[in-house]
Amino acid sequence: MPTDPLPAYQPHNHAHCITGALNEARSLCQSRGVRLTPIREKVLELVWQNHQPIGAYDILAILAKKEDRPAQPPTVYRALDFLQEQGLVHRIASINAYMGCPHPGENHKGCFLICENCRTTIEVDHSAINQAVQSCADAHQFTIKESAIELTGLCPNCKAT
Amino acid sequence: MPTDPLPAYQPHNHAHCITGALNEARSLCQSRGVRLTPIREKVLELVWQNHQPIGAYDILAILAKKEDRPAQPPTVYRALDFLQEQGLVHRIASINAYMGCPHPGENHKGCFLICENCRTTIEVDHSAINQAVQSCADAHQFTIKESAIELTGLCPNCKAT
DNA sequence: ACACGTGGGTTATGGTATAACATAGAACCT
DNA sequence: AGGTTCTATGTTATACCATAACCCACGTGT
Repeated sequence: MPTDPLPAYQPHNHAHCITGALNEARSLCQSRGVRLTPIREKVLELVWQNHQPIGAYDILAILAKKEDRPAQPPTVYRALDFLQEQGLVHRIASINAYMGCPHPGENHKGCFLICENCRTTIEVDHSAINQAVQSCADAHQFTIKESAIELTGLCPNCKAT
Repeated sequence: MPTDPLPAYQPHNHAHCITGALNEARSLCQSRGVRLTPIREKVLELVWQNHQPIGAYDILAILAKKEDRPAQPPTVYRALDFLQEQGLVHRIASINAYMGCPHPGENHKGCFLICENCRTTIEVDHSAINQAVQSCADAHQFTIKESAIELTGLCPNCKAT
C-alpha cells in the first residue's frame, strides 16, 4: 500500500515550506528561551531553500554574495551547530550536507532517502525501522545515543525517466 | 533474549581475525579474477588490525613508517576503493573511517554499532532492519542502492564501567 | 559603572578526499 | 622475444570539509 508522494517529490509552492519552517523555528526558540539570531535564521532559511541538502560552504558562498564583509566558515558552522542542537537541522554524514528538519520539536530519529540523481532528500520517521534498530541494539547490549540512517538511491521521479 | 557477546566485545586471539579475513579476501579475489595486490592486501591488513574503524590518513601514517618512500593519499584511497568495491571493507561515513567486513561475499547491507567511548565497532546484519528499511523505501517508491545505518552509543563493556 | 555570559569576527590550521598526469608492470597476442 | 593494451601505482597539486584559538561587541543583572 504505497503512501501518497510527499510534497518534496511533487511540484509545490515551496515558499510555504520556507515560511512554515521559519515560523516554527521562531516559536520553538522563543518557547525554549534560546535566541534565533539573524545569522541563524538566515542559515536556516538557506538550508530550506529547496529539498536538497546543502553544504556548509555553499551556504557560505551565498552569504558571501549578499554581504559586503563575507562571512567565514566558523560563522556558518556555529549557526549549523545551534540549529542542530535545537533539532531544526540535520546533518547528512554520507554527503557532508545539511537539511532542514520538517518536524522539529518531536524528538525523533530521522531516516533519510537521498536521490543520487536529483539529490532531493526526504526525511521519514518510520517506527518499524526504529523498533528494529532498537531491538538489534538490545540484542547486543548496545545503548544507542545517535543514529544515522541514510539511504541513497533513486526517487520516484528519477526512476521514472 | 540477548545474543552472546560478539568476539569483538570480548578478549580473543585477534590474529585469527586478521588471518581469516586475509585468507577469505585472497580466495574471493581469486575466484573473481581481480588482483589483491601487495598494497591492497597491506591496507586490508591494517584495516583489520583491530575492531575499531581506521582513518585513511592513519593507514597512510603507518605505511609511511614502514616504507622508505612514503605513500601518498591517492595510493591509500585507491586501495580502499578497490576493497570497498569487492565488499571487503566498509566506509563509516559518520566518522570518516573504514572497517573490515566480516562477511564479504554475502551481498549484505550492514548496520554498524559504534561505541563512542572505545570506538569498537561491530557490523550486524539484522534482517528485521533490512525489511523495515525496504518497506519504508517501498512506501515512498524509492529504490535503495546504498545504505548507511550507523548507530553511535555505548558498547556493553563501556556501559558497564 | 561593572562583571559576566553569549554570539560573532578573524586568522590560522587541521583533516578528508580527489583531479590530473606520468610511469611501471602484468597479460595477452603474434 | 617484441609489441600492444590495460591496469595499478607514483607524483604533484589542489579542492573540500571542519575546528581551534583568540578577540571584541553587546545584552543582562547587580
